[in-house]
Amino acid sequence: MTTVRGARARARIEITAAIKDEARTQLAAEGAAKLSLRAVARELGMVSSALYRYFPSRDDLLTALIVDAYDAVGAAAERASAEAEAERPLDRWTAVCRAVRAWALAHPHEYALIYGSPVPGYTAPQDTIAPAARVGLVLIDIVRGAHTGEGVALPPLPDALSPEAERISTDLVPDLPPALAVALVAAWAQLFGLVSFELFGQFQRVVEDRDPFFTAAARRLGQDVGLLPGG
Amino acid sequence: MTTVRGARARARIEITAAIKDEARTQLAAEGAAKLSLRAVARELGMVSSALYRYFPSRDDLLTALIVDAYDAVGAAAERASAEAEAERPLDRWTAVCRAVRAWALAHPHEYALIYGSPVPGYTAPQDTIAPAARVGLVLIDIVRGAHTGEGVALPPLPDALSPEAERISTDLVPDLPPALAVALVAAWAQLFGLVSFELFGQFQRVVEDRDPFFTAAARRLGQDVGLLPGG
DNA sequence: ACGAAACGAGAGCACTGCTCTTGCTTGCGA
DNA sequence: TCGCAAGCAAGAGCAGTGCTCTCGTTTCGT
Repeated sequence: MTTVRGARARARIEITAAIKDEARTQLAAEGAAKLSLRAVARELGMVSSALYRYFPSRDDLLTALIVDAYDAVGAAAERASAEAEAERPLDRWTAVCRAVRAWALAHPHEYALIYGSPVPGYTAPQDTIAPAARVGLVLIDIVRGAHTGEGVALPPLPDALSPEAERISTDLVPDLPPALAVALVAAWAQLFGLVSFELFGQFQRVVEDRDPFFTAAARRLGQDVGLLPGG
Repeated sequence: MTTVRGARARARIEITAAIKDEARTQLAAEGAAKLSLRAVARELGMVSSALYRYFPSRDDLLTALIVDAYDAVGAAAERASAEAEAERPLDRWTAVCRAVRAWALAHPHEYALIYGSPVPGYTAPQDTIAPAARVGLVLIDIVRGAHTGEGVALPPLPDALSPEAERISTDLVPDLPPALAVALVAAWAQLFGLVSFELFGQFQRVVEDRDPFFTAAARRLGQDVGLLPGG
């Protein structure tokens, strides 16, 4: 049997989920800094030491939440992409960007957990790298689907960038020209720059009506990666 | 006398500076999360309660460090802009972007403090808003200095964005066209998206040779705000 | 020269993450 | 079917945290 072994195993995954749920609740309420293992345990009616049977440390709990958060934004992006499948590539790109922003606004603390300052001197655990790539893959897919041979005139690559551009291209999108690969990675980072600035308060007293602003900026980003307004 | 009143006042500003210095050291070593008032006090040979004569709380100490950090990046950007004053606007823009990135790489924890996740539900103290604007002002200056009437063809503004574009323009750069103002704000946010992604590890296994990549992206950003490669 | 304000030291409170020990319960293998 | 190892919760405890309050001392303006 590959199914659950018994009552004990089932209980374990249920409790693990309950811990993550309660932790997520506290995260949403107070932020990552104030997430307290003892408070989680208290709320769940257990004693703090019992919690260490499920997560070896507070950081491991946080890592689990990080993975879940990456999966959540990734899923939101994938859903948006699927729903806009019939639309023109540039509209689809914009829809995905808007979905990412919407998820971020709905889950600010979880967003901060993954795109804010990571614990410094800390290298991302292996578990996080695959989920972290999901949004990027969605964007890649849209651009790849739209790339019809030699559509757009991309700015020429400076010589110093050529080797790196080749590397990025072969690693990520071997079927697209290197200049596009570079533009894509840059647009990906810039998208989260827009979201982060809005979420982290840098737009206070600068941008008031943020939805149209973001939409226009995201659309522009799409044009930067070769998606044409015409379709 | 408007000068220092006496030994006591002089001592106060010296001790305040010493506290900030030591705090900055700990920040650089371990990150904001592990910055401990008690450890700072210990290192300075005083008792923790004495420290509260200078900063009413840990958050106030952090706020002071935030202001200093904003001033530091701002100063770095201004310096770069001044040094590149003779160059073509696009090169000057790129130089400023590179200076921001260089400062961030040199002071990762301080960068994270200001452009990473701010304590959520938290609104920036009044003291931080002026220093926070410095980098943006430098960028504005370069673009304004380069704007010669009707140089570039900016993409048309969607209707939904027009009112907000007017607002941003009159607030920030009344002498430039609204479409340019919007592009400028977006480029500003996108610049920090690039820096943050590099610093926070999102480029791991994606971009290896980051200097030319960043330079090209920053240059592209400059073109997005109407700076021409030709000069 | 006096009194108020500023200051440093110390004790103490409530809280944190984490460890260790002590028993109870579960469930697998003999 | 039974026994024993593993899984588990509970409690006590340690070292550390931010912050408060009190108590003498020093400094400085009047």
